[in-house]
Amino acid sequence: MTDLDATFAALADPTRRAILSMLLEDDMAVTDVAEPFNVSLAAISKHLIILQKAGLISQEKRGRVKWCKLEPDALRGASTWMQSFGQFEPVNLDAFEAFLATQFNTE
Amino acid sequence: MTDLDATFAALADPTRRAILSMLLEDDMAVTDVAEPFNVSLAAISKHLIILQKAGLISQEKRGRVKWCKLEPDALRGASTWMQSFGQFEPVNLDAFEAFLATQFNTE
DNA sequence: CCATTATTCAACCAAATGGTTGACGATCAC
DNA sequence: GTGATCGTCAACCATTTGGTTGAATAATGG
Repeated sequence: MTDLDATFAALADPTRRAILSMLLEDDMAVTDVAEPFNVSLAAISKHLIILQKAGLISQEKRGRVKWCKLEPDALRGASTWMQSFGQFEPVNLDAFEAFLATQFNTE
Repeated sequence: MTDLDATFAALADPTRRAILSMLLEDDMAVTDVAEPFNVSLAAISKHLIILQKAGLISQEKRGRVKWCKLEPDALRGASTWMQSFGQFEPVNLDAFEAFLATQFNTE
């Protein structure tokens, strides 16, 4: 599996995209990541491992708590690939605040 | 399946990404799309249907030939989503020429 | 030490994915 | 009309995916 395979596959799942959105706000423990979702902790643990293998997050264990941190740079390769097709403009973070709200619940 | 699900899932397969790269150069018939790949025509036909459902290509039948056309605008939603995380700059098409070559064969 | 909390592992399951082959409906060229 | 070509469909297969539950490991608090 290439980097792009792993990145796009990781992004193809709505639960994983929601997790990334959550981590945009702050680093989180696995249990806290799982809290808003309607699935088992083990399922979320698997999602996090997939995100980590794709490089989209990093996980650091401190004590018994494993902290998850967004690694946005992992999106660079995929972003470059996509930009090449459409020549889209970049988005500023202000506009993203509103977008996040929509994204999180309705998507 | 949401739009973003379909888009990212479609992009997660290297064969489908290669197909999109090919269509960047010109519209193509299904048989011609399939030619460089080492899989059956039926397999490519399925890939094309997935790409079409994701809106990434359109297909128009003229006579017995079905022409496939890239629809880069379908990437806009996904691109916006990704940009939000990394604030990447856009890429210019010149740089992309070299990139395409790498992408196509070594990926 | 003991109970609790945090996380993963293992085994399992149903559904989706990417591939195959062979038959089939169109369309074209003669 | 006949035969070749274009593309999809149907049935099948192996593998992957996203989920479950229950046990296991590890760190913390009292």
